[in-house]
Amino acid sequence: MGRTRHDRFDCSPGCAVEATLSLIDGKWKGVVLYHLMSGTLRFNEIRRKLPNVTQRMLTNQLRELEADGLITRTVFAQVPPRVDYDLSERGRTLEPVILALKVWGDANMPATENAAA
Amino acid sequence: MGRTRHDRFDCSPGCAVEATLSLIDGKWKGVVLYHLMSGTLRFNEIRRKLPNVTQRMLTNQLRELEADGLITRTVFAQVPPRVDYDLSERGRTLEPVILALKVWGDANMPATENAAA
DNA sequence: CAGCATCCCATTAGATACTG
DNA sequence: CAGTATCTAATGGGATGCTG
Repeated sequence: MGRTRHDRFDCSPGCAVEATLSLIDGKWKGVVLYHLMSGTLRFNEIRRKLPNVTQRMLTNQLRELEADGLITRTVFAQVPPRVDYDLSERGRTLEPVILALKVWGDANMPATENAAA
Repeated sequence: MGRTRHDRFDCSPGCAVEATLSLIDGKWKGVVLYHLMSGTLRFNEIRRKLPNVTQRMLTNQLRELEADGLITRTVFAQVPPRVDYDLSERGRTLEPVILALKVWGDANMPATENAAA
């Protein structure tokens, strides 16, 4: 499966911006990373936090995040199966970035949440 | 034209993350914003900085950024035409976010740029 | 529970040609 | 110079059904 979008980094110094974006775009990666910042989550726990994601998409996004080394996937040989997802070390270094995105969104998105009262 | 991706914000608090991402993803928006942080640019100046973008895509991305209130578009009634693009005030508030993306990319993307020496 | 496989539609993005 | 228009290829993403 392709690296979502942003495949070609043919921009001069702004390159790094797109390079980072390429890891966290993809419709659900950002939120997944955000939720994992709070700790380990199992597949269906993540799913429950993202009401409109399909298993297929979630699986894809998780696999890509894993392939990019941002999360770890731990499979327990049990029945029923259990799979834990965590931020990897590399993923943890992204925390400031994710937070920056969240802070800005909270502060500057009028539609996201009524900041009234 | 559709809001690139990330249309449905149906995640609990992580919403804001996706909301912000929705404004800066779109394959070129991040870099465009980044380059505009250095000052006013005309259409072809931006194009030159993004060797692989097509006019169509660039126009789209610029229009979306404008619609989202992140950049301003100033048309000069001249022949030949001249159009200036600048970050808007709202766009300027995104600077820390864009910088966070760039800083992380520079530091953590092995392929992006050899950080040697 | 945590997936994988398949089918199919919608959107994105590239190429190319034309215009005020 | 700074676009617009059209046509098409590629990808993304939803729905559904099956499995260890």
